[in-house]
Amino acid sequence: MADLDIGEVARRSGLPASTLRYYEEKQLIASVGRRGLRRVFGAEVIERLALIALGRAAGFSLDEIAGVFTSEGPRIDRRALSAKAGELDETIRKLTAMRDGLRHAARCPAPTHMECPTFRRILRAASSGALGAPAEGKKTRTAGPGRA
Amino acid sequence: MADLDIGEVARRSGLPASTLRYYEEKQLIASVGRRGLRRVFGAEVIERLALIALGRAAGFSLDEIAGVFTSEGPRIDRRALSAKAGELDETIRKLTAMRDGLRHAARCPAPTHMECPTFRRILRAASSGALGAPAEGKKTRTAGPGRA
DNA sequence: CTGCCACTTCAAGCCGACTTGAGGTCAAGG
DNA sequence: CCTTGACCTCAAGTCGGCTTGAAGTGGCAG
Repeated sequence: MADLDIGEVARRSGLPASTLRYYEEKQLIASVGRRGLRRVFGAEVIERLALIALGRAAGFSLDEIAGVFTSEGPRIDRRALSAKAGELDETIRKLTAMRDGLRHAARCPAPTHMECPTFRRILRAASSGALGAPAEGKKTRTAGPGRA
Repeated sequence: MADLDIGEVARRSGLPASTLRYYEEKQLIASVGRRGLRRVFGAEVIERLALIALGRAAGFSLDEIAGVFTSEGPRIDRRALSAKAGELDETIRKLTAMRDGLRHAARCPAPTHMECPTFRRILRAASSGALGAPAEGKKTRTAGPGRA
């Protein structure tokens, strides 16, 4: 029962088979062999996919994640984690400022936002680039057929 | 002096001319006319670009931002702002959880992360999709042929 | 008047992470 | 034995937000 075909892995991971093939192509996962044409995966691929999902959620690109699996067993670089945590902190800071600004703008009584000092302040921050680029944008796609 | 050519707008806004043309094409900004072939912008375009930058930083797509400018003068929809603020809250929540998880993983003493209960908990959260997708990813562009 | 060069247009390219479609293979159930 | 349909491959498409390149134009300093 340690052998899973791609459909089974798809079911268990919540990822479409096309994504699994794509991940294999990108060396993020590997099949243990083939049965005829068909890929056969070992059960451990499930945990690996979870790790990949984690990395993605943390903001690592697929290439960065692939690097984590370099040699044998996921060798997770603690410094990379700290660095990423730091980046997240920065992002959180910006998003928080943004959110507060939006909240203010939403209930600000000034007839037009341009007359509101707070709004103008955020505006300046935005145009100076201090607020970085879109940090969200997510479409919560893949809306995992919730195997939640 | 209210008339700016595209190069001047680029200088003042920090955006490349190509982006300004693109924004005009997408109806996010408009020139007040032409001098020969060349676009002539009114000074108010600068404030509008700031507004656009703000919207982008808040996570609105260009199309959404274009909607804000529908009729006359930026008519900002307070409900949209609140909604966006709510989205940001959710994003911040996830990122914060993620950051804490990363921090823990970075200093967790378990020989391999798989033996750490905290790590496994985050892992489950990630694979269940509860952590949404990459919320960061920005490239702090400036990366351009630096005309900064 | 001339040359320069900032401007113009339009089409195509790029990045990341996948998805989609056409056309093919093959293991197992009826 | 034959059908079925889950799997396969490879190429191309998608989405957002721009950038890049080729080819052309024309305002203005000298």
